[in-house]
Amino acid sequence: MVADDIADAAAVAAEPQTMGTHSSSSASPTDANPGAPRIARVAIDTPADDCFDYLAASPDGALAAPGELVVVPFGRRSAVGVVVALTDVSDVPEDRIRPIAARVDWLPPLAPTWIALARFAAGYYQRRLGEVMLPALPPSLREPDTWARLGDRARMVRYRLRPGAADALRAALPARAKTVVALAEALIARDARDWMPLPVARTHCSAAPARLAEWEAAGWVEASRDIGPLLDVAPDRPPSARPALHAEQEAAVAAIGQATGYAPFLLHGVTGSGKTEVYLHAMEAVLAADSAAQVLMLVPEINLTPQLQARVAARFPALPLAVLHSGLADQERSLQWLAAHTGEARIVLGTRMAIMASAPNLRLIVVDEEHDTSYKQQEGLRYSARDLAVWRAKQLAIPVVLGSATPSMETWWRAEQGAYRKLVLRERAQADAALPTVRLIDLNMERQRQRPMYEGLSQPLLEAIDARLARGEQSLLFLNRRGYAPVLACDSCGWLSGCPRCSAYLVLHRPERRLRCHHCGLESPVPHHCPDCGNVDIAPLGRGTQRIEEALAARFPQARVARIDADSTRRKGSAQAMFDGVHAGEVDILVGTQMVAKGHDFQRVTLVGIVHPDAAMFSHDFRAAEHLFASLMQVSGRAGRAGLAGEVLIQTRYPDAPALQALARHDYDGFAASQLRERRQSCLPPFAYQVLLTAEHRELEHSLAFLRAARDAAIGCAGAEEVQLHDPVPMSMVRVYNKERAQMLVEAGSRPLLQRFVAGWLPLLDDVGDAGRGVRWQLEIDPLRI
DNA sequence: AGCACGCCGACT
DNA sequence: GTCGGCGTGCTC
Repeated sequence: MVADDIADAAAVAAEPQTMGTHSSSSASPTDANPGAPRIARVAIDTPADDCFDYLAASPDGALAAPGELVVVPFGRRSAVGVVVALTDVSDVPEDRIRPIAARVDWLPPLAPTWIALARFAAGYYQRRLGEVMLPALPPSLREPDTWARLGDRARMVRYRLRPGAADALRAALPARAKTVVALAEALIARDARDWMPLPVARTHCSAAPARLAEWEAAGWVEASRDIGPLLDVAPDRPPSARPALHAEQEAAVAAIGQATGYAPFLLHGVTGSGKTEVYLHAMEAVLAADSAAQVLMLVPEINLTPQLQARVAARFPALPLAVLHSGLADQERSLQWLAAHTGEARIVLGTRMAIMASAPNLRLIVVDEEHDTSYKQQEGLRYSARDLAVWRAKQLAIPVVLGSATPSMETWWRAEQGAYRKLVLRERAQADAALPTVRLIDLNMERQRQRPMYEGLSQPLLEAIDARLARGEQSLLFLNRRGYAPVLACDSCGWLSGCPRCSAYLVLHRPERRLRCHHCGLESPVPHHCPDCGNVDIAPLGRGTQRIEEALAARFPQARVARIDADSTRRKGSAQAMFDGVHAGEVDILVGTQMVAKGHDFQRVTLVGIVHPDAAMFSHDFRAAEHLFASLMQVSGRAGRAGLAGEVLIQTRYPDAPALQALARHDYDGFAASQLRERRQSCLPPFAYQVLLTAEHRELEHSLAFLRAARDAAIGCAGAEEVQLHDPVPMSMVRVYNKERAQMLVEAGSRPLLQRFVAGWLPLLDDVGDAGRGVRWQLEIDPLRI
């Protein structure tokens, strides 16, 4: 059985989209009809259809071109669209074709390769072309009202002296206006080819805009209104030192550097083995080889961008670096996007959204921590940025580097088969940093030996923290559960703090004195007595990071305890400040969720305590073990980095769990092999391909009924006999926000087969939807959590 | 998806 | 009499 990329699904997936009603999207010159009006095929963000035809002549007199952004009348409103193609023929009756209302005349058109990328994503993830294209554009470009403002910002006005105009300009200067004279002399002093940006002109003379406008009118200076430059560079700053690479890093960099055409790599290296240094060297080679080359680097999370941005900028001070993530203000994000689109940005660094960035000279893609689930968009178009990265690399015939200490099973299996070239970093980059020792604390034994836990913390863990405090080293406690306690319970009647809207408990947040639902956001004050029986003995059950923080502060009063989780870092910039505090040694014990596991190298942390990994043991998700292993491996990597021996202590009632055993042996390969064996036996990804149909309604029965109807509708579909439609079942978290949810899994042994089936099945679901009134449904390709 | 039109129930 | 419920149909 062969694990294929989504790249191998391209032919099948793209077919229905391009060959639908609009079959002549790439009209060849031979069938051009010279007398007919030019027609622009425009993609609009609507599920109604992929493209709509308009007269291409725009009110400004120009003909809209493929890749341009336009405003078109759409029904009774107007909409922004992307011109996908020009043609002379249309299936739509001539009298119904309306003209384009406006176009962005200052924006270079989106490249055909970008349109092809969007077309592939639309076909593969079963969405309309416009539903993929428009959300991929930055906010200020999706909104015609902000086009002008963005254009003004992006096209910085610059001036230069016209050749031979110096004397005329000098003669016209008012002798007493010193600043005006200074401005003129500065212009004259510059080489006639050297443009002076308006902000520079302003430093000479506050009235620069008015003066320059006059001089332009007089013909002494000329103005340029091209886009950019948008990004700051520091060409005089020397690049940061390039650390010497160890042999494995050298080999990896060389392999990537020697690659020609499409070349997918898996860079497999434990935390601290120097993957980032390999990325930077590989990027350097690509950027040096071609003065226009662009590289795209993806990171899983916003929190990781500031650090990495600083590191990349320090290494390439002379190269424009664009950053793309959802934390940027609309206009800023749009400017960064434009810098990538015009080719000005040589390096584009961003989160998953950056995979859809327009970058006309893309020569290398890096996906850091490729296994990270953040690469999968969880709403809207549910794409996998990592998978699209591989497709895009294949499309452009360039290398793509997927890096991870714990590759996803999908990626690992492809590497095992030789579809991806495996590059391995076994040693840690800092010569004195050994792998931490990992010890399992068997909580069953602890109980047998009558060594009581203290607030969920076992004796060995407490002793280990004590030892770190004595030595002035830091400890990191990992618990993937926010809040004080996951539920509040009544001692006498058994009442539990359930969410009225969800099948989940309200989590106690003690510092905020609130109960909160982590699923629907409902908040309520903490009750003083049981709402059912009035008993005042209601107690928090279980432990979250807040409670651990409190317990540690009580147990180690001399220690400085800090907590980093989504709650403690709500304010913008506070996460960075807290991390800085830890780095500066202002913290002795750090408690945190997943947030602390990623990216940050804590040089003085020598103990990592994993408080409660056991929740994952009960998950029905077949990927639970994989994800547990990856996240524990990642936190473990925080221990012992700068010549200090690291220790990882894992508290568990299941010391025999394969993920924990493998972790104790630092044995990713063995763990992956056993996972793949199980997956193969059970016909699960990467040995099968999945699509998940989910439905929600106020009543579960309606959701299930819709799914049953959907299953019945599949019977006549092409390829239905090749796929397996499982029974509709309630989702494990049935109720969220007063909606009861159910799902149906569809599987097949081959991606193209599944694609072909879904392409035929999806259109029928609209009619099924009519039967199940009020049912909201969604089809997810390659679902991550089932 | 929006956004209209259209055709029946409870309000000034 | 009309305000508004959401069923139905369309967008080049």
